[in-house]
Amino acid sequence: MSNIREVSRVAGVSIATVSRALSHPEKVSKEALAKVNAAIEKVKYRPNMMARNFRAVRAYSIVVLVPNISNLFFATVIRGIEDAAQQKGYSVLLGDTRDSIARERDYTKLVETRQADGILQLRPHVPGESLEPEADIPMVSTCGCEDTPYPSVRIDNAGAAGEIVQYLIGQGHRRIGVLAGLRDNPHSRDRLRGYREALHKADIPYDPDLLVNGDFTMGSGLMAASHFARMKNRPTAIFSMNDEMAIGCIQGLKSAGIRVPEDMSITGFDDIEFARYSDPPLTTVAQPAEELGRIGFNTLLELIEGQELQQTETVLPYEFIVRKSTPALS
Amino acid sequence: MSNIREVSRVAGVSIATVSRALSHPEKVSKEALAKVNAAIEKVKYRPNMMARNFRAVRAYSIVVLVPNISNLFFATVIRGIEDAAQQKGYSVLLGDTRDSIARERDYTKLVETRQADGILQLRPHVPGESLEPEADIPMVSTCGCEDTPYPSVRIDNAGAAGEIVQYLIGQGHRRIGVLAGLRDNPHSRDRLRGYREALHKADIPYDPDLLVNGDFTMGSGLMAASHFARMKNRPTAIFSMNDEMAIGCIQGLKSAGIRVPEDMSITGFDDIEFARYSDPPLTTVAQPAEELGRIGFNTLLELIEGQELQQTETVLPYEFIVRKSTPALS
DNA sequence: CTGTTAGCGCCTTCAG
DNA sequence: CTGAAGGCGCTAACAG
Repeated sequence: MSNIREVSRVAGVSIATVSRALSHPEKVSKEALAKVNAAIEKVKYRPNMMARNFRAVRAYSIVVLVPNISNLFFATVIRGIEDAAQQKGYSVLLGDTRDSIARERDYTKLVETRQADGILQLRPHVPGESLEPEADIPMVSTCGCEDTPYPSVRIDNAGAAGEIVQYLIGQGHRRIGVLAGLRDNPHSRDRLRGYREALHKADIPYDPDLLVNGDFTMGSGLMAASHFARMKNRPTAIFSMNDEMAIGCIQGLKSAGIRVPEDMSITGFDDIEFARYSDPPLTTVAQPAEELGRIGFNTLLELIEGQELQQTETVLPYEFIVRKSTPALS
Repeated sequence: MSNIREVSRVAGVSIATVSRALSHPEKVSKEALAKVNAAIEKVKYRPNMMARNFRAVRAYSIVVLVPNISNLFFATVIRGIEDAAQQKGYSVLLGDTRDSIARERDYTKLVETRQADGILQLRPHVPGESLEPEADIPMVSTCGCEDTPYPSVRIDNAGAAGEIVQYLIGQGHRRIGVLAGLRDNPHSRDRLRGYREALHKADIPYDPDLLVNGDFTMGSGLMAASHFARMKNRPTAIFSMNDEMAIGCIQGLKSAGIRVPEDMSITGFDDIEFARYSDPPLTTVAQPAEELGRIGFNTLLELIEGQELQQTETVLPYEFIVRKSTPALS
């Protein structure tokens, strides 16, 4: 708990010299430097970053707003964020909001009160839903959706969904169920558009009865399964909007006596690690989760440092992955 | 970006009065309070917490050191930490160390330089392995092991492991494989002791050939499966030291033509959400993950505030959960 | 109840 | 190359 003054005293130089020895060693004579370093060693001095940052008017930390950190996809995005942040000397403050706007607002205060320099938002932007981006708060959306009114990094959700559905059609399916997220969720919206476009291209009419809304949890996938199982005119394949719901759905279908994939194909979205360990392994779309985090952070950093952004919307490539949950329809 | 001085000017009172109006409103006259609040409103004043904390010599944040945030069990513990921290007005700095001691040390610096007030360590303590607890850094271990040389919150790993194995023995198994973590991992050590004690009680000799070391990932569970599958004298049940390895192992066994649980029973550890969605659903031990996080944080807070700890080791109850992966041996 | 004053630890001119 | 001095935004004595 020693401070710069104590170091200067022990070293027999001024405070300014100690400060310079730390920040601009080349501007200090060899002898002075040696004395300072010896003194630092002796009194176990560590500069107080709070004081330093306080002057710099920079906290060197950012807040990550995430609806649920127990969601594996989010956790992986956060790894990427954290990795990029550490490289740039920034810390990551975790804001697990549990889908509460009130909590989001609490975390926003950290920026307003200068405990953090900006916000990385993992929840997709919903127009009316408060916490509109404010001019003076640097904020970037990552793994979000189209029409985000502030800088964002994402994949082409509609395109990816379309590719999946097109593939299912190619495997011989005509009745394809959709396991979506909540009705107003932007990811649901974008991916549903991709689904409908793919059907349209194949001249398959859109049947709203085939749509079930979940909430991106395995539990909701399980519930959805019983719905599909009870249908008079069952789909032969299900396009689930994330892997967790797909996994829950598989269990539900199996326990209803429906074999997967023999009686019903199913696809996921995200490619979390469990996707390849489910039975059957899931055909899915891999989002570049860590990359979304890394690029999201770097974009936010540009914003914080007041640079001009080259692009306010970055769209990263996804990868379509075929596994055993979607054999050709015989 | 206005400061307290501007507020005092607009309100026509002194800086001290503004400060008091914020921290001790009861010590300020109604009229002054009203003027101050109006001025705050008018100039959109938000106190600069960096300055405030700087004086308070407290960062009001802690660092969570976690080997891998993409591990669902850890993610859940972190939820608990974050929840408790938010209630007490603390922020959580994420330290995903990716099993690197160097990274851990980097994060330790945040405390030394006063950007954080303490450390919550999720990695179990390994004696020689550097980053020994230092006297002046408040540090608490959560979800760790026995013999942690600083305050800790955990479950009785050996007891839980013993209970699982005892149950398997009760189901009729005599040859029980162990899918452990890395050899020197403290969790492996404690849980293996429980396994051996349970065997001993049932007069079953310990056979080291039945032990396979993984690294707590699904991938390592998959590898282990091929080992078990190739054994001349296969076990009839496998005690896996976490759910991920169990899930990976199940897939490996199945693809080797071994049916689970008909040909081989298997158990997990932790009760991550996927445990109930695996096929078959896993018999496992539920750790009170969020509670471990919450109590871990509160313990750390006591340490930070310099209170005397009532107990330096808190052992929380676990719950043994039977699912379909362990039918009675016929 | 209110205002004045003195720092917290550090960095950065500005003279020497 | 070095030292003295001022100030970042805020709080906490201390007088009035």
